[in-house]
Amino acid sequence: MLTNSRLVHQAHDHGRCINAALTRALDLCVERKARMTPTREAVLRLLWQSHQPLGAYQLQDQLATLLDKTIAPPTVYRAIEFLLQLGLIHRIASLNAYIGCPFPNSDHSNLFMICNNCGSAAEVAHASINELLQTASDKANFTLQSQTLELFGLCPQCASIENESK
Amino acid sequence: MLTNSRLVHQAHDHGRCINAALTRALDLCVERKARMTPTREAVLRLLWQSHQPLGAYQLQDQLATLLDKTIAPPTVYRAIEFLLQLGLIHRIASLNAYIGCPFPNSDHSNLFMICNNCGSAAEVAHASINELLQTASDKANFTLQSQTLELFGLCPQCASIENESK
DNA sequence: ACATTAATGTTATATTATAACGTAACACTT
DNA sequence: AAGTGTTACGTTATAATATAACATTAATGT
Repeated sequence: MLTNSRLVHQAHDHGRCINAALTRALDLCVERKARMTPTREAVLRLLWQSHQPLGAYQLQDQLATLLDKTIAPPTVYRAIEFLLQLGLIHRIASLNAYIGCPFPNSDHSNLFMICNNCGSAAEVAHASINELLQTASDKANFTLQSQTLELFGLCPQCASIENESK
Repeated sequence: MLTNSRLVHQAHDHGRCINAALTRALDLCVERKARMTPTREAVLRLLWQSHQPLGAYQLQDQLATLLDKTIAPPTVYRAIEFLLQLGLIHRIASLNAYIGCPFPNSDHSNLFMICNNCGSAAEVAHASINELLQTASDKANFTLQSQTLELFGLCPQCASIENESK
């Protein structure tokens, strides 16, 4: 099982996350002959600033501040589109929000565990879940092509806080 | 495994689906002391007209035609909200669309298999998938509360058509 | 340098969803 | 039946998310 759930839910050297993500992104760009432009890089950085998914218009605001100029929605959505295509970020459908992908190279199905309290989202790639979903699809004669798997609940930190307060 | 996938993907007496859904809905309303008003009933019917999820504004159009008066968005969303709360319909997050629930009484996790070609959506309640998701959550110390599970691909009919044309 | 492609800027608008406030219908008590 | 509280609906406006269309600029290859 591949996951960043421990990392997400704990204090950690966050600069490293961002730098690692950026390095991976640059490598991927070279590989795919794609361009990592300032806007795209800024969006990627923002999506790694926290382990919480950000909406397009939150990104717009932050981007405008960061680059110190007005940014129109299409600019944001173009960067998002680009990063999605490279697999560097994911879209979380139930939140209309976007988040950096911790393991962009691996072929994986993105299952998210999203905290209802603090908003953090950890990604998990769980082989047996995927196998089971494949099996279930096969049984139904359904040709599986892609999937949206989003679990909502409480992250370890928020759960323990809730318990304390009882 | 509880599913309506065979039904969804085959020709069948559709009037029955609707009537059955309506009967269940009325029972549930009595049980919960909720009111099944004309608007709510119309929305429920529309969501059972096909096994394809409908967006709120598609519902608005069809509702306006059906009731022969102009319908404003809040009216639609209120009916949707009501039906969602009773568990009579589901929201499909990746499509921003709504669909009738085939087994509203059972306590289940709504996994959908959605056809990328014809748009049909079958619901599946699969105990072992739920168990596995619960186990995965436990391992991550994540307190699971709800889930969005949406599989995309080709339904049996559309898949076989694709194969023929090769 | 030039042509080509890729990326961005800009304006407008589509799509999905909700806030806020007023009115009407219903249901319960007396 | 009149009064009262609650629930549902009507109406207007607007918020939030996303994209279309077209002009401009920048980068890349020859």
